Amino acid sequence: MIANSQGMTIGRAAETAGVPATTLRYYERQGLLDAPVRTAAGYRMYDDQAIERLRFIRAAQAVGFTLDDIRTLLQLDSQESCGDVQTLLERRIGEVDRKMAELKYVRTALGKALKECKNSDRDCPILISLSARSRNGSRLQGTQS
Amino acid sequence: MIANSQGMTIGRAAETAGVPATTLRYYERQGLLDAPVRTAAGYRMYDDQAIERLRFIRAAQAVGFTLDDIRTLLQLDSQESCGDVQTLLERRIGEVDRKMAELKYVRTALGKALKECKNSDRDCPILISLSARSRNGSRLQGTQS
DNA sequence: CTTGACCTTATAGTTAACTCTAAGGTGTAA
DNA sequence: TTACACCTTAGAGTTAACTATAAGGTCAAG
Repeated sequence: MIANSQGMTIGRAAETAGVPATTLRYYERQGLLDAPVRTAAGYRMYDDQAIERLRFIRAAQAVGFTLDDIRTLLQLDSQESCGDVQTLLERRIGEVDRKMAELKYVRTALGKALKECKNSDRDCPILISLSARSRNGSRLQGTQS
Repeated sequence: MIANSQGMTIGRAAETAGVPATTLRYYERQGLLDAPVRTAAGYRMYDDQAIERLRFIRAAQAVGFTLDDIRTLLQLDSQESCGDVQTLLERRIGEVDRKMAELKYVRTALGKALKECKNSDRDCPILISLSARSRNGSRLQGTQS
């Protein structure tokens, strides 16, 4: 083992978080991860805090935030006044809630399709419920990024 | 008005769904929207069904599905056996549920940050809750496309 | 019968987020 | 001490999803 008190190497960290090591370097260049401490040989050493941040980044990204959005979120780091931070947080939470609603719409559409699929003896009626038939009772809200 | 019994022109359709008209043409080229009927002059005419499908696409996209994923979803259109369709649907629903969990994680992190922000008289403690402190109770799974 | 806001095509350019390549240093096990 | 799997950098290349450009046709209003 190279070091242990310091944390883990980029490879271990990457494996732990489920992303390629190259992506960690990329995130560092992009200002999403702090530059970690280095061993004498110049190896990056990551601690649990960094892993946690990485997971936050991936979770936020998985639900549609851009790295730019996420950078903003992470940079709330007390460099602005608390009032500004609150405003920003509230805007982001609004976005998250909107995404949640959209996710529910998609989930409902898929669940409905699956149920119909299971109930039908033949003649799989799937797309019908996704796009064709839908003029009856499927309200949904408009979307824009 | 150019036509009315047939539906609406690309501009109106785009406005209705809240996307640029160019994007509708792009989706058509990519096989996400069926080629619509044309007027004698060659204008595309969209009906409500097309708008509905467009909204499904945008909603699915907003929650992190790629156009490729969505094409697959939409092409379930009874060209495969019902069993295959069910398998595919179940996989997709699993994905949606995973995304939902990640969304909740992000939502919780932001909500917690906001609450702390509101409770603090000074010294905005935001990033701490987003990445530093977080070693207590926030499980979430790793993500990869 | 022209103006101007629409529509058409084909094709090139852009942006985000990686992902790879080349050229080399490090650490440990046999 | 030599393999071999790891790590380093700088910079080029890729992919998805648009987005813009050029060059032109259409339609209702004035």
